[in-house]
Amino acid sequence: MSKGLTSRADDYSQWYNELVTKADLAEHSAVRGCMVIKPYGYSIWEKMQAALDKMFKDTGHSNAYFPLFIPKSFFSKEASHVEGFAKECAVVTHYRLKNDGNNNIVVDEDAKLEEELIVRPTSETIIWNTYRGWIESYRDLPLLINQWANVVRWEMRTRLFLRTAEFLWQEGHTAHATSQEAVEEAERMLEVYADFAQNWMAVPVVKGIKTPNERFAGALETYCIEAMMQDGKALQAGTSHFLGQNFAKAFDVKFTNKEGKLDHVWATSWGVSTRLMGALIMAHSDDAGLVLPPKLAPIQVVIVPIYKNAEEFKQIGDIADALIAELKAKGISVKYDDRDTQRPGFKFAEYELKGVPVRLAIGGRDLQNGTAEVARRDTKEKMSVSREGLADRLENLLDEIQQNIYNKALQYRDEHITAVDSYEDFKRVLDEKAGFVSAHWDGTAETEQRIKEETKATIRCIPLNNPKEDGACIVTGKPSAQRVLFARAY
RNA sequence: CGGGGUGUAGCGUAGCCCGGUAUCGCGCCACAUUUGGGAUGUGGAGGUCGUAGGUUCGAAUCCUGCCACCCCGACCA
Repeated sequence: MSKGLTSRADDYSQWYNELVTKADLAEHSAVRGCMVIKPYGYSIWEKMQAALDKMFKDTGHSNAYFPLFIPKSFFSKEASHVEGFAKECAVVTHYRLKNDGNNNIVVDEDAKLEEELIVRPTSETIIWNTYRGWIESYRDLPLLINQWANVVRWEMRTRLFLRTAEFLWQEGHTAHATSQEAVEEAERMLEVYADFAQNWMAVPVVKGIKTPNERFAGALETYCIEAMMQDGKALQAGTSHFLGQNFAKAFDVKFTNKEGKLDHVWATSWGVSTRLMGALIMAHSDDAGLVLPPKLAPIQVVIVPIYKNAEEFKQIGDIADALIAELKAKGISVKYDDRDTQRPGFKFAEYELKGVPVRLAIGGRDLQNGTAEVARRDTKEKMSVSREGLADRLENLLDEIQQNIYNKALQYRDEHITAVDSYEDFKRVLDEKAGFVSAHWDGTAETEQRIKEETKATIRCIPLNNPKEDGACIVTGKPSAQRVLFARAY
């Protein structure tokens, strides 16, 4: 491990790249645009999965698994859907390789697939094609399914976690008897995502709906949660879609309602991906490394012994063992780093880089005084604490850290929502301050497009429960009934 | 996919213009001394110079293709 990290102020994007690799979260693979998620990074993802999965189950959903491959013909059944994804699909055309005689392995042209297969960029089509066979009556509804899977979107420009050609995610796909029920489902899952972001990731989010321009390909309404990173750029952290009857019609999924009439079902889909890892990293971390919220930290407490001889080492080990037992009983994950190959200072730096929320150092002085040194990652504060009741204090401290990093992120976010009333101010705020810019917009795609081309800012969302306020569009001066949130985004 | 840049030991690099088998730092291994914020000394190991061709007596160096990464655009979660 090399010393130091590029500072956020010097080069934010280099800071991010170095942090991801140096903290052992992920690295580039031999395959273009695809990353290897390393054990430490994956264990954070697993904690996210576990929390989300429980939330999905608690809201009545079940997991299932659908194929990686989608027949090309399925894909073209929903017009706007295919248009949205066509440009980034990986396609399987053959099913066999052969030796060309010169010891080169080549594609066997005789093994051409009759129908080409698309590697799923999302699974609506294969799932709705399947649902046709599962749904006959209103009694089969609602159908509430989630799948954890990998998907492929052939991106030209990739960044670890934020945008990779292959990524991991979950996609929920539900079917309902009425439009209203489907809308409620989409809104419910948006709440689940917001709850997860705020209470687990400690990342405050704005809940909103997307403009037609930014909507998911094939959706009637796209709900989203938008987070803000420390460089003032927005990051879409999760989406939930009301799909209307588009996919039901495309795949002919009908049910008999209570009145005995045949109708197409109403659909939703919703997803979050390993992109959340990027959000987590960029929302809290500092120039010394990762800062992880305790609820998602693979290691919540690390204990570093400081000793001068075998006798001290033994005594510290005994204290650590007792403490570990107490902490584990409270469900706190703890690691005792008794490596003799690294000095304490090195370990301190290493665990800071990896974002371990609480570090405990126990040395000779602590043996004398019955204390331990507690250092918290979020504020870098160190304090000498009596070992009496230490486990309880650490339990509280973890909660406090979780709350503190949320508050910090919330404060930053709130300080970076700026209301402007002229296009001039709009551009100035984007360039000088960044963050969300709250402004009036005439509601047209043309104006939205023009702003995007001229400033690189997009409408992140129209916040839910947005206060109505009469005003004039900052570009065209046309009347507007509410402000919307703009930002440059990841 | 367009423009620009980079690729030399695990990591960061010098050498490339002007061709002669590779420099330095960190890390790694061994031993010793160390241990309350990234230890020190001594000794040692580690290289198809991204990759495939070409030019040449000889290529890290010159030429061509390909691959990957970084930055900027278009696209996107």
